Amino acid sequence: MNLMAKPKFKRRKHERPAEITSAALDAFAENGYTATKVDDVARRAGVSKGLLYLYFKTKEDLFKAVVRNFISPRIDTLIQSVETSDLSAENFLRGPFLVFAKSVPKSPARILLRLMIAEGPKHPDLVSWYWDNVVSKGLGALRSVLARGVSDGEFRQSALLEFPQTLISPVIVSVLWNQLFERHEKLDSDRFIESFINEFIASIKVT
Amino acid sequence: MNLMAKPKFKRRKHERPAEITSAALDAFAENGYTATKVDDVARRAGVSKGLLYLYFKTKEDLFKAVVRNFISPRIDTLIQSVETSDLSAENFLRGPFLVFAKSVPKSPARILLRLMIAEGPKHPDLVSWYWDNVVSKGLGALRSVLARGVSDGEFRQSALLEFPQTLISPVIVSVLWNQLFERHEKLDSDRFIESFINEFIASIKVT
DNA sequence: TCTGTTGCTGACCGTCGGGTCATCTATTAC
DNA sequence: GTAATAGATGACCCGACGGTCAGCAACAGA
Repeated sequence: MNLMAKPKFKRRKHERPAEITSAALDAFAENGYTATKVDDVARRAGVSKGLLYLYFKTKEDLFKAVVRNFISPRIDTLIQSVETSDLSAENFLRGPFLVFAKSVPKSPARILLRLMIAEGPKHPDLVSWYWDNVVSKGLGALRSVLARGVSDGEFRQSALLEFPQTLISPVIVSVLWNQLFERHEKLDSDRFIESFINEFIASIKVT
Repeated sequence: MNLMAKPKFKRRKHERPAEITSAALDAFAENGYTATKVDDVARRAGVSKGLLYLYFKTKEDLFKAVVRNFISPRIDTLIQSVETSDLSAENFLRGPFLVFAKSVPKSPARILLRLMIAEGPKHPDLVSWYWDNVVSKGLGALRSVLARGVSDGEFRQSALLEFPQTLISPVIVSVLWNQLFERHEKLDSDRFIESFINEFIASIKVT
């Protein structure tokens, strides 16, 4: 018997979920949802498959936890900055919003964006959650910023104002483009997003 | 013996591939790639699984055939219209390009767009084919239209001209948005795309 | 040091679905 | 009419993977 024998495992009830979730994010990023084996996630987290099933009832459950974990914090930050900032609409878009927009393509959210598109239709309840907690909130925030711009006389009326989706288009396109075509022709997402938002503001601004 | 007995099957070597591909498109649209069973595709095509494997070596092979079949014709039409039309850059964007852009969200291409995003990373050779035959051609066409606009004095220099992706952003966003969130908040893709392109032109146009 | 608790393990099970192939039958050639 | 060809069938095979569970080992309390 080796006196220095290491224990086979530590009991770490508390940190397991986070470790597993983050291992899962890596695995999903590499292989997508279906092709990812639960066993592989467990190994990445340095844990047995059985333990994983102690914290997450099913693979789908794990997937949902991953999405919730890595998206919520980001969007909440943005929402809060809309509510608390006293910047003009234009300065809000050029400041906090632009920072947010540029950060997405570099964050884990970029992976989840693709996963949502890929897996969404098979997980309607996840889409609903995503809608309620992320998209409708974000859209609402943008709408209120744009509306304030109009009522303050900064922005003119424009059909585009009905479509706040416009503002996040370059983010979505950058993220997807680079995940698919980076090897063929990389898209400089910072510059793309910045030019796009500049032009957007220019085109709705009262001169 | 019934004299009117129908034969159990007809031999229809030539039409089988197309029938199978189109059944596969339907199936993929409903369930995505992985969740679609080859057996189900075969049944939809009114054919046995064995026969399907006579025309397509593997499921992946079938998937590739579907993508090739339904995307190529659309993009080729667009490319050709760039080459043959003698419209001004602006009128080209407002005419043939707008028609094309609006048609995508209503065509089977909308489904393939999602499938490419979902499955692309697992099928690099398919992405390469898609890049060569669809994206780089389309991008090239847009670049040449925009460049002509500049050299003819219609359009001013603008950072946006470096990113022809801008022009197809609303198409991509519409398509994905409605596939995910139609039940929550439908996006009117015709109006979105049209407003977007209007503003785009306005913002780069020499006045 | 003993004992109870519980976090944790990994061998195991059942099902599902991609892919095969021996066989059949519609069609063609003569 | 008959034989030869090749389109078409569907029962079957088998590896993979989600999910389970009986027991093991770390830790806490006394």
